[in-house]
Amino acid sequence: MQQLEELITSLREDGFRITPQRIAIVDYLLKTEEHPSAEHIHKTIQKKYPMMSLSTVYKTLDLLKEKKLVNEIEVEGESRFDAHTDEHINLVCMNCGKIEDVDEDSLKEIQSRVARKSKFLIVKGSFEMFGYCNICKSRFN
Amino acid sequence: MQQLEELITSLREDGFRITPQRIAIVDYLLKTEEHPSAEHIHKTIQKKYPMMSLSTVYKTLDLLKEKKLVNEIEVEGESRFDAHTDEHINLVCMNCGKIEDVDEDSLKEIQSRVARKSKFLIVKGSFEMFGYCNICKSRFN
DNA sequence: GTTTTTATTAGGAATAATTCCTAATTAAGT
DNA sequence: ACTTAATTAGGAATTATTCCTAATAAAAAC
Repeated sequence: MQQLEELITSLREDGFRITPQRIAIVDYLLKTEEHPSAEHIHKTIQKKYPMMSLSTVYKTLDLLKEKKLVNEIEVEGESRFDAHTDEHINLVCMNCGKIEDVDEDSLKEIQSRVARKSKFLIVKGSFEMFGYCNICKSRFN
Repeated sequence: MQQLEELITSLREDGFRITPQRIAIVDYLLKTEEHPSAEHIHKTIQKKYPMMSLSTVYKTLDLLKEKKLVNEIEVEGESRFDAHTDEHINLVCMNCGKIEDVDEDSLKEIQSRVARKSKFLIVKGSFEMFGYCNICKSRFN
Protein backbone atom coordinates (compact mmCIF):
# COMPACT_ATOMS: atom_id res chain seq x y z
CA MET A 1 0.00 0.00 0.00
CA GLN A 2 1.71 3.06 -1.40
CA GLN A 3 -0.26 5.67 0.54
CA LEU A 4 0.50 4.13 3.92
CA GLU A 5 4.25 4.30 3.29
CA GLU A 6 3.96 7.95 2.32
CA LEU A 7 2.06 8.92 5.44
CA ILE A 8 4.41 6.99 7.69
CA THR A 9 7.41 8.61 6.05
CA SER A 10 5.92 12.05 6.44
CA LEU A 11 5.26 11.40 10.13
CA ARG A 12 8.82 10.17 10.61
CA GLU A 13 10.22 13.22 8.85
CA ASP A 14 8.35 15.43 11.27
CA GLY A 15 10.16 13.73 14.12
CA PHE A 16 7.36 11.49 15.29
CA ARG A 17 8.10 7.94 16.29
CA ILE A 18 6.67 5.18 14.20
CA THR A 19 4.94 2.73 16.49
CA PRO A 20 2.92 -0.37 15.62
CA GLN A 21 -0.10 1.38 17.13
CA ARG A 22 0.21 4.35 14.82
CA ILE A 23 0.75 2.15 11.80
CA ALA A 24 -2.30 0.07 12.65
CA ILE A 25 -4.51 3.14 13.04
CA VAL A 26 -3.35 4.88 9.88
CA ASP A 27 -3.58 1.64 7.95
CA TYR A 28 -7.12 1.01 9.10
CA LEU A 29 -8.24 4.55 8.33
CA LEU A 30 -6.82 4.36 4.82
CA LYS A 31 -8.55 1.09 4.08
CA THR A 32 -12.02 1.74 5.46
CA GLU A 33 -14.81 3.78 3.97
CA GLU A 34 -17.00 3.75 7.03
CA HIS A 35 -15.97 6.96 8.82
CA PRO A 36 -15.41 5.13 12.10
CA SER A 37 -15.66 6.60 15.59
CA ALA A 38 -12.70 6.41 17.96
CA GLU A 39 -14.33 3.55 19.76
CA HIS A 40 -14.97 1.69 16.54
CA ILE A 41 -11.34 2.08 15.50
CA HIS A 42 -10.29 0.84 18.91
CA LYS A 43 -12.53 -2.21 18.87
CA THR A 44 -11.54 -3.16 15.34
CA ILE A 45 -7.81 -2.91 15.92
CA GLN A 46 -8.07 -4.62 19.30
CA LYS A 47 -9.10 -7.83 17.58
CA LYS A 48 -5.60 -8.04 16.15
CA TYR A 49 -3.68 -6.17 18.86
CA PRO A 50 -5.48 -6.82 22.16
CA MET A 51 -3.50 -4.35 24.23
CA MET A 52 -4.15 -1.33 22.01
CA SER A 53 -5.65 1.27 24.31
CA LEU A 54 -8.44 3.70 23.60
CA SER A 55 -6.41 6.65 24.79
CA THR A 56 -3.76 5.85 22.20
CA VAL A 57 -6.42 5.91 19.53
CA TYR A 58 -7.51 9.37 20.67
CA LYS A 59 -3.95 10.65 20.88
CA THR A 60 -3.09 9.33 17.43
CA LEU A 61 -6.23 10.82 15.95
CA ASP A 62 -5.28 14.20 17.44
CA LEU A 63 -1.91 13.93 15.79
CA LEU A 64 -3.36 12.96 12.43
CA LYS A 65 -5.91 15.76 12.62
CA GLU A 66 -3.21 18.28 13.35
CA LYS A 67 -1.22 17.04 10.37
CA LYS A 68 -4.43 17.21 8.31
CA LEU A 69 -4.16 13.54 7.41
CA VAL A 70 -7.63 12.82 8.73
CA ASN A 71 -10.84 14.75 8.86
CA GLU A 72 -13.17 14.82 11.85
CA ILE A 73 -16.90 15.35 11.77
CA GLU A 74 -19.16 15.47 14.80
CA VAL A 75 -22.36 13.52 14.47
CA GLU A 76 -24.92 12.90 17.16
CA GLY A 77 -22.58 13.44 20.05
CA GLU A 78 -19.57 11.58 18.72
CA SER A 79 -16.69 12.25 16.37
CA ARG A 80 -16.24 10.26 13.20
CA PHE A 81 -12.98 10.12 11.26
CA ASP A 82 -12.11 9.94 7.61
CA ALA A 83 -8.76 9.74 5.82
CA HIS A 84 -10.21 11.26 2.65
CA THR A 85 -9.35 14.84 3.36
CA ASP A 86 -10.29 16.62 0.17
CA GLU A 87 -13.46 18.66 0.51
CA HIS A 88 -16.64 16.67 -0.04
CA ILE A 89 -20.14 16.24 1.33
CA ASN A 90 -20.83 13.64 4.00
CA LEU A 91 -24.20 11.99 3.81
CA VAL A 92 -25.21 10.83 7.28
CA CYS A 93 -27.93 8.27 7.87
CA MET A 94 -29.98 9.42 10.85
CA ASN A 95 -31.09 5.86 11.51
CA CYS A 96 -28.06 3.55 11.24
CA GLY A 97 -25.27 6.13 11.37
CA LYS A 98 -23.77 5.16 8.04
CA ILE A 99 -21.77 7.93 6.37
CA GLU A 100 -21.13 8.13 2.66
CA ASP A 101 -19.01 10.59 0.72
CA VAL A 102 -20.29 12.60 -2.21
CA ASP A 103 -18.05 14.69 -4.40
CA GLU A 104 -19.29 18.12 -5.23
CA ASP A 105 -17.05 20.43 -7.23
CA SER A 106 -18.84 23.62 -6.32
CA LEU A 107 -17.70 23.40 -2.69
CA LYS A 108 -14.32 24.88 -3.58
CA GLU A 109 -15.97 27.83 -5.29
CA ILE A 110 -18.27 28.40 -2.36
CA GLN A 111 -15.38 28.20 0.03
CA SER A 112 -13.33 30.80 -1.82
CA ARG A 113 -16.36 33.04 -2.29
CA VAL A 114 -17.11 32.96 1.43
CA ALA A 115 -13.45 33.48 2.25
CA ARG A 116 -13.53 36.59 0.09
CA LYS A 117 -16.73 38.16 1.33
CA SER A 118 -16.58 37.32 5.03
CA LYS A 119 -14.23 38.73 7.61
CA PHE A 120 -13.20 35.28 8.79
CA LEU A 121 -9.91 33.66 7.93
CA ILE A 122 -11.23 30.36 6.67
CA VAL A 123 -9.28 27.21 7.39
CA LYS A 124 -11.55 24.35 6.42
CA GLY A 125 -15.09 23.42 5.56
CA SER A 126 -17.37 20.68 6.78
CA PHE A 127 -20.45 19.84 4.76
CA GLU A 128 -22.99 17.35 6.01
CA MET A 129 -26.36 16.28 4.76
CA PHE A 130 -28.60 14.25 7.02
CA GLY A 131 -31.25 11.79 6.00
CA TYR A 132 -31.81 8.08 5.55
CA CYS A 133 -29.61 5.71 3.57
CA ASN A 134 -30.88 3.43 0.84
CA ILE A 135 -31.46 0.61 3.33
CA CYS A 136 -33.09 2.64 6.11
CA LYS A 137 -35.21 4.98 4.02
CA SER A 138 -37.82 2.36 3.23
CA ARG A 139 -38.83 2.38 6.87
CA PHE A 140 -39.35 6.12 6.99
CA ASN A 141 -41.84 6.92 4.22
CA MET B 1 -42.24 40.80 18.57
CA GLN B 2 -44.41 39.30 15.87
CA GLN B 3 -42.44 36.10 15.37
CA LEU B 4 -42.59 35.08 19.01
CA GLU B 5 -46.39 35.20 19.01
CA GLU B 6 -46.49 33.05 15.90
CA LEU B 7 -44.23 30.39 17.31
CA ILE B 8 -46.09 30.30 20.61
CA THR B 9 -49.41 30.00 18.81
CA SER B 10 -48.08 27.18 16.65
CA LEU B 11 -46.85 25.32 19.72
CA ARG B 12 -50.19 25.78 21.42
CA GLU B 13 -52.04 24.54 18.37
CA ASP B 14 -49.99 21.38 18.45
CA GLY B 15 -51.25 20.74 21.96
CA PHE B 16 -48.17 21.81 23.87
CA ARG B 17 -48.52 23.85 27.02
CA ILE B 18 -47.25 27.37 26.99
CA THR B 19 -45.04 27.85 30.02
CA PRO B 20 -42.98 30.87 31.05
CA GLN B 21 -39.88 28.71 30.60
CA ARG B 22 -40.72 27.90 27.00
CA ILE B 23 -41.56 31.50 26.23
CA ALA B 24 -38.28 32.68 27.73
CA ILE B 25 -36.24 30.20 25.71
CA VAL B 26 -37.96 30.86 22.40
CA ASP B 27 -37.81 34.58 23.01
CA TYR B 28 -34.12 34.49 23.73
CA LEU B 29 -33.35 32.33 20.70
CA LEU B 30 -35.25 34.68 18.41
CA LYS B 31 -33.44 37.74 19.70
CA THR B 32 -29.85 36.51 19.79
CA GLU B 33 -27.46 36.04 16.92
CA GLU B 34 -24.84 34.18 18.90
CA HIS B 35 -25.79 30.53 18.34
CA PRO B 36 -25.76 29.78 22.05
CA SER B 37 -25.09 26.42 23.68
CA ALA B 38 -27.66 24.89 26.03
CA GLU B 39 -25.59 25.99 28.98
CA HIS B 40 -25.32 29.52 27.67
CA ILE B 41 -29.08 29.72 27.18
CA HIS B 42 -29.54 28.41 30.69
CA LYS B 43 -27.14 30.88 32.29
CA THR B 44 -28.56 33.84 30.41
CA ILE B 45 -32.17 33.11 31.26
CA GLN B 46 -31.31 32.25 34.84
CA LYS B 47 -30.33 35.84 35.47
CA LYS B 48 -33.99 36.76 35.08
CA TYR B 49 -35.59 33.51 36.21
CA PRO B 50 -33.29 31.95 38.81
CA MET B 51 -35.10 28.65 39.09
CA MET B 52 -34.99 27.80 35.38
CA SER B 53 -33.34 24.40 35.19
CA LEU B 54 -30.86 23.13 32.66
CA SER B 55 -32.88 20.02 31.97
CA THR B 56 -35.82 22.18 30.97
CA VAL B 57 -33.58 23.97 28.50
CA TYR B 58 -32.57 20.65 26.96
CA LYS B 59 -36.14 19.38 26.84
CA THR B 60 -37.40 22.57 25.23
CA LEU B 61 -34.61 22.53 22.67
CA ASP B 62 -35.55 18.96 21.77
CA LEU B 63 -39.11 20.07 21.24
CA LEU B 64 -38.09 23.04 19.10
CA LYS B 65 -35.73 20.89 17.05
CA GLU B 66 -38.45 18.39 16.40
CA LYS B 67 -40.79 21.15 15.25
CA LYS B 68 -37.92 22.51 13.12
CA LEU B 69 -38.09 25.86 14.83
CA VAL B 70 -34.42 25.74 15.76
CA ASN B 71 -31.34 24.33 14.13
CA GLU B 72 -28.61 22.45 15.95
CA ILE B 73 -24.96 22.28 14.99
CA GLU B 74 -22.29 20.34 16.85
CA VAL B 75 -19.06 22.20 17.37
CA GLU B 76 -16.09 21.09 19.43
CA GLY B 77 -18.03 18.69 21.57
CA GLU B 78 -21.08 20.81 22.23
CA SER B 79 -24.31 21.67 20.48
CA ARG B 80 -25.10 25.21 19.45
CA PHE B 81 -28.59 26.41 18.59
CA ASP B 82 -29.97 28.87 16.10
CA ALA B 83 -33.51 30.01 15.38
CA HIS B 84 -32.64 30.95 11.80
CA THR B 85 -33.61 27.73 10.15
CA ASP B 86 -33.25 28.45 6.47
CA GLU B 87 -30.18 26.83 4.94
CA HIS B 88 -27.01 28.86 5.34
CA ILE B 89 -23.32 28.48 6.12
CA ASN B 90 -22.11 28.78 9.70
CA LEU B 91 -18.70 30.36 10.11
CA VAL B 92 -17.15 29.04 13.31
CA CYS B 93 -14.22 30.74 15.01
CA MET B 94 -11.81 28.06 16.19
CA ASN B 95 -10.42 30.41 18.82
CA CYS B 96 -13.31 32.17 20.55
CA GLY B 97 -16.20 29.99 19.39
CA LYS B 98 -18.12 32.81 17.74
CA ILE B 99 -20.50 31.66 15.02
CA GLU B 100 -21.68 33.87 12.18
CA ASP B 101 -24.21 33.14 9.46
CA VAL B 102 -23.48 33.56 5.78
CA ASP B 103 -26.15 33.26 3.13
CA GLU B 104 -25.25 31.22 0.11
CA ASP B 105 -27.89 30.64 -2.53
CA SER B 106 -26.17 27.72 -4.19
CA LEU B 107 -26.74 25.48 -1.15
CA LYS B 108 -30.27 24.73 -2.28
CA GLU B 109 -29.08 23.67 -5.70
CA ILE B 110 -26.37 21.49 -4.22
CA GLN B 111 -28.87 19.93 -1.88
CA SER B 112 -31.30 19.03 -4.65
CA ARG B 113 -28.51 17.80 -6.89
CA VAL B 114 -27.21 15.49 -4.15
CA ALA B 115 -30.72 14.36 -3.34
CA ARG B 116 -31.13 13.38 -6.98
CA LYS B 117 -27.87 11.58 -7.54
CA SER B 118 -27.42 9.82 -4.19
CA LYS B 119 -29.44 6.96 -2.82
CA PHE B 120 -30.09 8.78 0.43
CA LEU B 121 -33.38 10.37 1.33
CA ILE B 122 -32.07 13.78 2.32
CA VAL B 123 -33.75 15.61 5.18
CA LYS B 124 -31.50 18.54 5.96
CA GLY B 125 -28.08 20.02 5.41
CA SER B 126 -25.50 21.44 7.76
CA PHE B 127 -22.72 23.54 6.31
CA GLU B 128 -19.89 24.79 8.48
CA MET B 129 -16.70 26.57 7.72
CA PHE B 130 -14.03 26.79 10.41
CA GLY B 131 -11.42 29.47 10.83
CA TYR B 132 -10.71 32.61 12.81
CA CYS B 133 -13.04 35.56 13.19
CA ASN B 134 -12.07 39.14 12.42
CA ILE B 135 -10.95 39.70 16.00
CA CYS B 136 -9.06 36.45 16.54
CA LYS B 137 -7.40 36.13 13.15
CA SER B 138 -4.77 38.77 13.87
CA ARG B 139 -3.25 36.45 16.41
CA PHE B 140 -2.96 33.53 14.02
CA ASN B 141 -0.96 34.84 11.07
C1' DG C 1 -63.80 30.58 40.09
C1' DT C 2 -62.79 25.69 41.72
C1' DT C 3 -61.48 21.29 40.71
C1' DT C 4 -59.31 17.85 37.99
C1' DT C 5 -56.17 16.00 34.89
C1' DT C 6 -51.92 15.41 33.05
C1' DA C 7 -47.96 17.74 30.85
C1' DT C 8 -44.11 20.03 32.48
C1' DT C 9 -40.59 21.43 35.66
C1' DA C 10 -36.50 21.47 39.02
C1' DG C 11 -32.98 19.16 40.68
C1' DG C 12 -29.96 15.83 40.87
C1' DA C 13 -28.27 11.18 39.56
C1' DA C 14 -26.72 8.41 35.62
C1' DT C 15 -24.52 7.93 31.23
C1' DA C 16 -21.22 8.39 27.52
C1' DA C 17 -17.57 10.53 24.87
C1' DT C 18 -13.37 12.55 25.56
C1' DT C 19 -9.36 14.25 28.09
C1' DC C 20 -6.06 13.84 31.61
C1' DC C 21 -2.59 11.53 34.51
C1' DT C 22 1.38 8.52 35.47
C1' DA C 23 4.35 4.63 35.73
C1' DA C 24 6.09 1.41 32.41
C1' DT C 25 7.61 0.65 27.80
C1' DT C 26 10.06 1.23 23.59
C1' DA C 27 11.68 3.73 19.21
C1' DA C 28 15.53 5.65 17.59
C1' DG C 29 19.84 8.09 18.12
C1' DT C 30 24.64 7.25 20.00
C1' DA D 1 24.15 -2.67 23.83
C1' DC D 2 23.03 1.90 26.10
C1' DT D 3 20.61 6.05 26.76
C1' DT D 4 16.85 9.21 26.73
C1' DA D 5 12.81 11.07 25.69
C1' DA D 6 8.48 10.13 23.25
C1' DT D 7 4.78 7.04 23.54
C1' DT D 8 1.70 3.74 25.54
C1' DA D 9 -1.80 1.27 28.62
C1' DG D 10 -4.92 1.70 31.86
C1' DG D 11 -7.76 3.93 34.56
C1' DA D 12 -9.40 8.20 36.83
C1' DA D 13 -11.41 12.74 35.95
C1' DT D 14 -14.09 15.79 33.26
C1' DT D 15 -17.95 17.45 30.59
C1' DA D 16 -22.11 17.58 27.79
C1' DT D 17 -26.23 15.35 27.70
C1' DT D 18 -29.97 12.23 29.10
C1' DC D 19 -32.69 10.12 32.51
C1' DC D 20 -35.54 9.86 36.70
C1' DT D 21 -39.10 11.38 39.97
C1' DA D 22 -41.73 14.02 43.16
C1' DA D 23 -43.69 18.57 43.03
C1' DT D 24 -45.84 22.07 40.27
C1' DA D 25 -48.94 24.44 37.27
C1' DA D 26 -51.28 24.85 32.46
C1' DA D 27 -55.52 24.18 30.52
C1' DA D 28 -59.76 21.63 30.31
C1' DA D 29 -64.02 20.44 32.83
C1' DC D 30 -67.26 21.62 35.91
